[in-house]
Amino acid sequence: MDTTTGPKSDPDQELSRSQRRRRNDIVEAALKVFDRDGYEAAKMIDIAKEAEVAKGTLYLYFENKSVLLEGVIQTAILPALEQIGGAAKVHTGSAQELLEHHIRIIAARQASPEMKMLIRLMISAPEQHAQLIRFFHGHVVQEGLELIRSTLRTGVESGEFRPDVADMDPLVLVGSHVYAPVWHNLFQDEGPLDIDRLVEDNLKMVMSGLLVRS
Amino acid sequence: MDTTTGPKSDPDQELSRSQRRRRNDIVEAALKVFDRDGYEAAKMIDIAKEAEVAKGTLYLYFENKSVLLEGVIQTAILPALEQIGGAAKVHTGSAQELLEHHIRIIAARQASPEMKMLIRLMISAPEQHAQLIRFFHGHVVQEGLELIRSTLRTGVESGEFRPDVADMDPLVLVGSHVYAPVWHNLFQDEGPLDIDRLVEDNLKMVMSGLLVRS
Amino acid sequence: MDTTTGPKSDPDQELSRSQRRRRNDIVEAALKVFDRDGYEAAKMIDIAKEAEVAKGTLYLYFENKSVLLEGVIQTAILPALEQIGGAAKVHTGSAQELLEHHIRIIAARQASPEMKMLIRLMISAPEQHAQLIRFFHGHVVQEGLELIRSTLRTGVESGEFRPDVADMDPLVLVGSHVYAPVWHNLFQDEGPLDIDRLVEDNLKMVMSGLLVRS
Amino acid sequence: MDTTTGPKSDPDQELSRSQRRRRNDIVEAALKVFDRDGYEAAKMIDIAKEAEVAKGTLYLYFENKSVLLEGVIQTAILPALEQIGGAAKVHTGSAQELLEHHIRIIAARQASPEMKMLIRLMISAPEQHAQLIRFFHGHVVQEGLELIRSTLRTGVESGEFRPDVADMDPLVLVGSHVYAPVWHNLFQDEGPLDIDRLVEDNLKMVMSGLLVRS
DNA sequence: GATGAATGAGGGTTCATTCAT
DNA sequence: GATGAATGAACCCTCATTCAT
Repeated sequence: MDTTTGPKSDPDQELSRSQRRRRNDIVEAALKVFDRDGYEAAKMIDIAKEAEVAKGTLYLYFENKSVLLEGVIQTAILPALEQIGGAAKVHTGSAQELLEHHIRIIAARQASPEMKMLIRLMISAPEQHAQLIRFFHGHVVQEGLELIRSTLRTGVESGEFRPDVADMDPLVLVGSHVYAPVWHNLFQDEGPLDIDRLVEDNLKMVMSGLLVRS
Repeated sequence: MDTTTGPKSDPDQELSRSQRRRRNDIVEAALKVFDRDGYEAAKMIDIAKEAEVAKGTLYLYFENKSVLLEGVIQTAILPALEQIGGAAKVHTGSAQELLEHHIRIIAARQASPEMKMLIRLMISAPEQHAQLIRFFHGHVVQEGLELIRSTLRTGVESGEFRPDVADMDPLVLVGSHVYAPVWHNLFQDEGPLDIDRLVEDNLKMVMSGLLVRS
Repeated sequence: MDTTTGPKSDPDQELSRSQRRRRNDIVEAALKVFDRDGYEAAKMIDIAKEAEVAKGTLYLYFENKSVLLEGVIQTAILPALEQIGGAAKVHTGSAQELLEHHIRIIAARQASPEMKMLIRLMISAPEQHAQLIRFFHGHVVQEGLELIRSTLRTGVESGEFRPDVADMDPLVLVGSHVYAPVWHNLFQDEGPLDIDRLVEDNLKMVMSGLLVRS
Repeated sequence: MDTTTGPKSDPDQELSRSQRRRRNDIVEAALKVFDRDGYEAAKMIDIAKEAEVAKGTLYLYFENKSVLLEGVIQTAILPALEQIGGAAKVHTGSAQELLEHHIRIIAARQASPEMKMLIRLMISAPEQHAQLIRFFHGHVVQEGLELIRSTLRTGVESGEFRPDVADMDPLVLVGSHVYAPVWHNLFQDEGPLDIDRLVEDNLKMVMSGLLVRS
């Protein structure tokens, strides 16, 4: 006989439909409150109210505040980022086309509200999120940069790109895009970032630079 | 003028030499602790210990924790940023040289530890730092971008730059540099950012793009 | 009689066979957990798990935690004590033999695990167990002491015991035995109590004292 | 400059007069509340009110509830017990006199309110007080029993006591006295224990037993 | 001015109890 | 009847702030 108490007992699979919904409500409420107040200042009672459950209910689904944050990241943030990036691998074409594709993907990924919040959480309390940061660095940042890097090399090999760009730091190609979540966090009130225009301008510069051709 | 009240009464003028020193000790201690722990997690007692004063003394110089943070920003962070940027205005030369100069200045400014901390503080609690963010946006970000923008126009007018870069979003020219403080906050443990190489690669790309010239 | 209500309605009579079994499982589980953790620290969920029922089921049989404790005492503890003492009344013989018999009975009774637990529960929360304590005092302690007292008088009357022991406090005859449950609660880890030897030594002393006979 | 915060920083020596008084107030308040409610049920806020300080003040003097308990034991309970026992070592005389002296000392020690509370605390939560119990067993119980044991041997050697009492378990000589704190915890409402009479009766029995001398 | 002991509001967490299924 | 998810009162502890010395 299963006499375990709550949904916490089997964290991954065996939640009933209504429990999954409840868990999701909590995650979304937490996402909202963490996003609004930051992790430290966020109050469990506010998350509970936002999710329309009692305070104790939060602890049926998440061991404590820190685990709830992990849940938010695992359930709401990382999947959202991966979805965006999913298409990156199925493209073919010239190195220039490929590079353009990658840059567009990366820019789109950075523009998501999840990325905005992820950046905020990680910067707010890096010590407490060391694991998350390592994961993010390895699986989002480095992976994205590596995509650029390999495309640069492909382009050099194919003769499309100048030889000296083979070991260019990929960050210079996407710096303005990875900065987008920071902009969103800080300057949304001062005026939005025109992502599309940024992408086009970035591509223009990346491909041709600024100088007139002699 | 009333001189019977404490050092708080007139923040700029009426401090004795020793009071100014004391105030400075506190600001530096606060800078260190805010940087290490973040604003929310920073404890007043730790700042007091770091400054080698009693807890109550903090409140003789700063009304409360939030005001202390403002003091840190006004006293230690913003001046440091302006110092770096100070040289920006005294340059002459070709548009290309000028642009290179500005980019180098901006990159250097972003690399400073003060910028790292400023970004962290603002992102951690944007609501509480709305004023600061507005100031930062107006006097650091927009000013820097405007510098780039006007140089782009100058270069177009002088025929150095292609005509279509006149309206280019300046952020694409310095995105990887303004991202540096974020990188420092998050990924210092995973490996440093080679700022110098980033600048050179950035300049290379900015000027010439990646494509081989036909 | 109303039979629509649950098993709680009439604690003695109207339980089906399976309900009696269920009730017993709960009482035994509670006994174990109360004994292990103490009343305050004992968790209802642990008792439910131990009894292999759901938490809510506990409340079908016992109104609340306190009533459950009463149930444990009434159902499991007191009967066990009376069983041991049951034989006390059927003895005849010399006062010395009778006294020896009573002391052995009392010693055995005190050595039981139920007594250990009863003492712990009563001492942990005397205010909440005032009724139980009164019952225990009246029906176990005083009854036992009275048995000793009357035997002392019998022995004095019969000339077996010295006259001045007629109104001796009976506790001095069994103090080391009634202390046994305390010892078990506190010092079991430091080494067991040799009850049999204690009884023999006690009897030796009780009968003859320590002094050599002149 | 000493910028440490509170009196906790140097737990043993350097408390000012008023701090010592404050600490003592808290210990006494805690003693009272622990005694009244038991450790688990005792509330920090009640202790604070009893000591007429704010809740936070408790934590200036004691790290947490558990440490406060240790403080109560170290400061109020153990010294009280040792005071009573202090005289035990300075006695000389016949073995009989010595034994009587020791028994009186032990009886007096057990009768103290501190002992009552100590027993309650240890029995209520033995797992959490394992260290205290070991200390108590080693330094109070065994030491007391050893005193009896060695006196018995002395008496046997001197010919005062019968030879067969040399290995007698000392607990049988003082069982009714060490039971006293248990009695006080449980049965104070049902009638007090007449300690003096208990001691006299105990001595009478210990020396001469009950039987008439042939 | 400087100190640091004292304050007490506030937050995270636990767990006895309830009640819809 | 049986279940266990949900509830929310209660409690420990922290720490920004105050104020008597």
